[in-house]
Amino acid sequence: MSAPTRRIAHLDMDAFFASVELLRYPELRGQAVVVGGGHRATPTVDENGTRHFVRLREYTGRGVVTTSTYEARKLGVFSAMGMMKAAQLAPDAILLPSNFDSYRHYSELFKDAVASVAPRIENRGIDEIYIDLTDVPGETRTLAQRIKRVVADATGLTCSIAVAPNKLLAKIGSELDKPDGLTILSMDDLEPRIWPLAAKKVNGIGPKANDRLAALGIHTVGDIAAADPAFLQEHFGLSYASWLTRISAGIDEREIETESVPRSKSRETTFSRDLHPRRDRAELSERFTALCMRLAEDLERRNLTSACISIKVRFSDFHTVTRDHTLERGVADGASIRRAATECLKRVTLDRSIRLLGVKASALSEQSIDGGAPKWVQAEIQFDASADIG
DNA sequence: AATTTAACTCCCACCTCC
DNA sequence: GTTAGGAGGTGGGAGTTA
Repeated sequence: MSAPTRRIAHLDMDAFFASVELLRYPELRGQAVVVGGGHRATPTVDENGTRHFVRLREYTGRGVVTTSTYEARKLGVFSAMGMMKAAQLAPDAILLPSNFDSYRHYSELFKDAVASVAPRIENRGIDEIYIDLTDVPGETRTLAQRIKRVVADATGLTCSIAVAPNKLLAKIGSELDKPDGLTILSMDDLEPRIWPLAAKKVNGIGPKANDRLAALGIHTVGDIAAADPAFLQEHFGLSYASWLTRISAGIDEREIETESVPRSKSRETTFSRDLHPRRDRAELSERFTALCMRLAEDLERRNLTSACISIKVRFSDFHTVTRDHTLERGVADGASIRRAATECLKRVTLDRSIRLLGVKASALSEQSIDGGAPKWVQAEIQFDASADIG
């Protein structure tokens, strides 16, 4: 007997960060609003209690757009776009700083609301989830409507949902009717509704793969389905080619993962101006230490230790290098992290200005109850003179 | 004894996603 | 003067081990 057709939903909150901001600033509803840019985008309140918002044209810096309202998207402003470029397209758009604590709060609210209808949920970041509706009683459309209702009641926000036989199709489907959408897809919809879509609509085909496909004359999902698997294998290797062929046939057997353990923790920062390894050595060292200390806090808060510390250095030309250092036993304190990260840094030639510095902890383990280094080692933090910027 | 080879791990760049 | 920050994953090359 074959397995019954599953009912997998994908739920995506509509312009999530921007919509949360509109709850706080309802007078901005209907306007082009862009979230991003840090504290300089904070609105001010004058003596009459009137709020004054920052316009995009007033922004200077290296940030990117985190998200934007649909009105701003109409002007061509999308997530991950450089802020300066966005300012050229929509100089009058309102700019707001991102407020992650608030987004996390609303994220919890909407996920709890969904869980009251269907408990088997997979987290995919702050604003989207997969939901397994297979064993939830009720008609598919009714269930989806009920979920949209409880989310709206709990948060005041709209979302878009698709229900399909698998994650692949559910994820594609939730984009088809945004915002406030409800889409139901079956395998019969593959040819008429999925094959005409651009290949890059598939979760897993990013800009690079899309360009390589386009160079071979493959533009849509249907083009992938029509391609000879042997031809795909020649250009993409067996593993990726097989995956492409399967997804183009709408096949995806991945299960809903209701729990996950963190694989890595990292902290990175882009400087407001590029820092030179020699001229700005003191500042670099200070920022480097701060990253290690913040990473240590993250690990300690979750009671994790790390046996592999990595660094990331991005130079002014955007060229990026990483280095790892594997440790004999897990660490979580700032001093040990900094020591390991310094070992990594010694292996990088530092002769150009640096744009970004990052520190990552992987090979994570749960800290034993009494294990780990005692608190006093933190006093040991010192600036190792042997490292270039240490 | 020297050489070949498969399997595994580590390191690193790169890709993708939100 | 594009290009954040945090995460997961893949695959090739180098080195090690059996």
